[in-house]
Amino acid sequence: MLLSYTEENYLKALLKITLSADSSEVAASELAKVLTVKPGTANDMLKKLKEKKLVDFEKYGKIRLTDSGRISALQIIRKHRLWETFLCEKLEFDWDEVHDIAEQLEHINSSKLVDKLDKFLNYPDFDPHGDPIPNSRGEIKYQHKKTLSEVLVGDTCTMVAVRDNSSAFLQYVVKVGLGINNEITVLSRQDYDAITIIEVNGVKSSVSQKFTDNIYVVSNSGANKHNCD
Amino acid sequence: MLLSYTEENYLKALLKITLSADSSEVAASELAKVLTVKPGTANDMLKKLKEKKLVDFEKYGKIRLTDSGRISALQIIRKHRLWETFLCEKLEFDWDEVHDIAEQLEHINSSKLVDKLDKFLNYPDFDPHGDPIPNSRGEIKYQHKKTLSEVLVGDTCTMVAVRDNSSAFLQYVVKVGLGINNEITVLSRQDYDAITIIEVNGVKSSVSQKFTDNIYVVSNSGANKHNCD
DNA sequence: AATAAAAGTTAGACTAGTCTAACAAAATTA
DNA sequence: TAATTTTGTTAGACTAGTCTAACTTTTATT
Repeated sequence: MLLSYTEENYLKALLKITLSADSSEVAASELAKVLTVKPGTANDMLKKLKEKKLVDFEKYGKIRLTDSGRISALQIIRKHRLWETFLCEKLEFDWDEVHDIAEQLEHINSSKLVDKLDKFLNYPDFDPHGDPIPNSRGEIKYQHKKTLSEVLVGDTCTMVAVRDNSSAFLQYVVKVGLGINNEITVLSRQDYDAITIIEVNGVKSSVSQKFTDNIYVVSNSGANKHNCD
Repeated sequence: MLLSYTEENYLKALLKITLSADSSEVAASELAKVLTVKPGTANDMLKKLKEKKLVDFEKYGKIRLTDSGRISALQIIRKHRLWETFLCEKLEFDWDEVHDIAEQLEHINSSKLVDKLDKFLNYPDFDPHGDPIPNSRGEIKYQHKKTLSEVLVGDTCTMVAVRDNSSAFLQYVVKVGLGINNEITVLSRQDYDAITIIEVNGVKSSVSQKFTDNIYVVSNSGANKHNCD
């Protein structure tokens, strides 16, 4: 189905919300907040998307993507993440610069282009931020990841993704000497405010809960290091 | 200056027209025809572009790009042609498939992206159709080219570009065994209807005036084979 | 259960870009 | 030069996406 730029953004936002919370139902207010539009604006668009059978909801009820809405949204996220990968790997952009450009590129309409780009990048499973890239059938490789906040003091883990893709956060991550696939050891954690001291490549840093909440890791418990499924 | 998708298309069309005819003045009717909009629609947009000092014209008069309008238009054409080059050279698209995708990609807004793409492609001077790619300062490498129609019977020349970028024409060009940088010998030309027999890589073909009008070549007269300036 | 707060809906208005159709000016041609 | 055709302009209307502001429904609090 042919979707407008705006319709695509609504679908993408809905899928992102359902993926991060793990409920398939979304509140209209949350959607409006994510898209930074007024509730009434979102309401109009939701009616239109319902009309097109891309979402479903009752009056005053929660919203969920239909199967076809979900498929469309997955394709948009696929494009976004493939372009981010392209920008970092081929054009040598820093990982904090690619999001805004990919927001534009994700709306380019050509399935042949997406597939050729995928091939050119050698069918990557994850983007530069560690987010999974849906394949051409919309399938996603899941990682059994947790946040750095959940890692116990004394344990060592490997960073696999970030939860916040904002430039400000990503630059801070780099400043702490951290990147995807780096090993992190949690040296201590303050009871009162959860300030955590971590060690990365021999360098110690003191970081806030806000920071550790936004770093995804997998445990380094013995042999089975990471992503199954 | 921040331009809308539509404004960019108007500027690009104006520049394309002024480049192909070699006058810097464009009739509103021609612009409307190229953009396939109604005269009144073009008129509204022209007023807006005049307001923004991107074009200039008097009531009922011809339109010309201002310097800043021309600079914007050159950047759009630069992007279009760089993306076409990328699609052909890196993603292995055929030259007849890239135009429509590049029409979308040319509106992606990031000067850093354009420059990095340019570098990635090793600063190409010409796109897959032989059209010159403006550099980051908007400068164009001109070729002293002529159409195949102008080549005298018995002469040999080298194809450097096509004038018609339509998929239909490009596929026909391939079918005749022709491509950029191929040598063409004009074996004969009918006086009555200008049907021309050409030879390319030992293969003879009979082509119409419409065809030869749309092939750009440079003469193979002795040593100084082609593009100066 | 009553009230207050939060969330969702609706109506009316605005902008950008398009259209149609009536009109005005310029260019062509006879 | 007068008539005709072509070209350009204008006014009024439509659509998509947004807003504000009034209103309704649902949820939470007391």
